[in-house]
Amino acid sequence: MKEKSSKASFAAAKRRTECVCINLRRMSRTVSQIYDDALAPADIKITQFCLLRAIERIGPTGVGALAEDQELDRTTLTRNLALLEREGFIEQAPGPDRRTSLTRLTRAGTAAVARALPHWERVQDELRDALGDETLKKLNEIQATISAAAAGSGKS
Amino acid sequence: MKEKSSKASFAAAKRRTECVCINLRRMSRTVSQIYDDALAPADIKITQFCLLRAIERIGPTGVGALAEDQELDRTTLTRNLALLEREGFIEQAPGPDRRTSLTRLTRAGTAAVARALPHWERVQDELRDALGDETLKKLNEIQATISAAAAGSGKS
DNA sequence: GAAAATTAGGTGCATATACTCATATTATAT
DNA sequence: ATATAATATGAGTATATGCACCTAATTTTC
Repeated sequence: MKEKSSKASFAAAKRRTECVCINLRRMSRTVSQIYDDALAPADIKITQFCLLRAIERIGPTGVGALAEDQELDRTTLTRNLALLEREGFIEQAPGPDRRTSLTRLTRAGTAAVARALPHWERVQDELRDALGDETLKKLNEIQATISAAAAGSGKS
Repeated sequence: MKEKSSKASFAAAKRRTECVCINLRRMSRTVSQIYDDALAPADIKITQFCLLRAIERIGPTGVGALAEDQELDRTTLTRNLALLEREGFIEQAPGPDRRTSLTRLTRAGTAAVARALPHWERVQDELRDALGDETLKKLNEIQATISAAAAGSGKS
């Protein structure tokens, strides 16, 4: 159990801690596939499911506000919404402003969420079993910290 | 400090634990932008930097083996490599097999990694400061668990 | 040794993501 | 009232990602 040197141990520990970013990207990819597989019977992707749920939660909303809520680039959201509209899951209503139109769920959209929900709950529970409840909470905390840090430094 | 009921508390806790997948995707997006911003002076993206480093680490390799190492879809990797080749950072050498050609770094690729490395180390340290060393280790553990779980269930 | 199975890889298509630039609308300052 | 600033959004372009399908080369079977 002897160590070569404390310097070497430190270097080894640092090496084991790989790039945080690629680590997160890898987890994101892997877990996205797990969720997409689980939602496949409901014929919807996890990204779209969560986007529909967000719109359902916050009610009719403009693109900018929704993008801020999701911490997603506004122009990315525009294209994601276009797909959901093509599927008939959302529709545009006139907003308080001629610049803005409000996005809201259609009946088909509400139905799609309801249809996919049991599948989502199942895979979410499976992941909870695999990782542990504390780990899931920890992930939420880390996410909040990262968002706060990014919001603090980035925007003007 | 009274609770309405243990049932309600449980539901509230469950609600606070949002979709793990979207949580990870959000972190992945946010952190990727932090790293991309940090690497911008070196004119390279974090995805490409880490891919170059992986090739540097494991030496000349075929697409399939590299994809497995990165836990990245093989066809995704093909296109990511095409961009790096276009930039002159990697090149193809004949493999042991007429089906396979080995990818390796060029001098320009090695130089690009060296040029970006200090920027990467800086942002990595900043994130370590913001999140704490224990959290970074925890993230690595979670990543390993997720990969193991996905490998265990998915592949045949 | 030839047919069949396996292995290695690429292409077409689709979604997800973000940056830059352009446009239209509203609010503000004078 | 008008020029200007601020706001809200979309379109063009580019990278990242994965699935279904296809081709070529090698290995295995008989």
